[in-house]
Amino acid sequence: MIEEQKINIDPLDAQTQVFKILTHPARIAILNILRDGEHCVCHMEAYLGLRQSYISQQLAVLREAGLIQDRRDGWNIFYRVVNPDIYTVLDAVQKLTGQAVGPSNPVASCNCPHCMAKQSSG
Amino acid sequence: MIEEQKINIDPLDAQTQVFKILTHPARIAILNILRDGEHCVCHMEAYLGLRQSYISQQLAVLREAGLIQDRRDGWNIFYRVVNPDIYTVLDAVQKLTGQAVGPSNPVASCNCPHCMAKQSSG
DNA sequence: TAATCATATTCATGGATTTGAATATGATTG
DNA sequence: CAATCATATTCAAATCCATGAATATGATTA
Repeated sequence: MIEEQKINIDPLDAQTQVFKILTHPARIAILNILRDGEHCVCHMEAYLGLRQSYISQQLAVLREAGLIQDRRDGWNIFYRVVNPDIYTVLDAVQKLTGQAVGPSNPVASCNCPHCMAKQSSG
Repeated sequence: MIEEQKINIDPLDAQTQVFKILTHPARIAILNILRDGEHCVCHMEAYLGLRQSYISQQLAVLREAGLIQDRRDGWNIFYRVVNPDIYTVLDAVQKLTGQAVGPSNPVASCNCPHCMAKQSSG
């Protein structure tokens, strides 16, 4: 009776995989940063106030899970979300918990082309 | 620069808490069983083919997280989902992964009043 | 090709999670 | 109150995960 597994739990693994990725404040914070398009690693560093290597670790997790993609532009590497459906998940949990997380440090910027452009024009 | 934590990661904890609960095939399977209303533990046992004490362990996790509630009716204890918003989260991930999980063993039944009623009437 | 820049990887350790096995609880019936 | 039923809890071992520290990579510039 115990050996006879009635339900095939395996199809759920793809789902638990995603949840596992999201079980991490820094990774959720990174995804939230990427809501408005691609950003470089140094930007996240300035924004989150976390060590570079630590952010890279979390980016690697997100990347290997297929949730984000990177693109090199000169010195910087820009990350973007692959499938915006991930935000449906995040939004659903925000609604469930009533814990919306606004932009934490909108003025933070780095020396990447994106931020430099914003600084000179704004 | 490293000591100065720019973002307050704490608000994200409520969200990661929920994700942590969902990082578990059996717990997701249980929640899916409860989609159509309350069910007793023996029903889940028959449905999932997992040991009773194991299911109780997972029910305890879900219960302590405030996601489900129990109600005793005679010998049986019936569980139900507290806030159906949890299914918005599950549905979002199902869409993201393309992994829909249908009813695995719809004929499974136990001796609880609910299942007995279905058997005699159907 | 050496220096520099942004970013990535590796590794070790402490801490958390999973899960099987055994046992406990508490309502119900006789 | 003893037996029985459905369900819950405890505990320990194995495994998994988070994170700091150190170091590596690989494009770019001089």
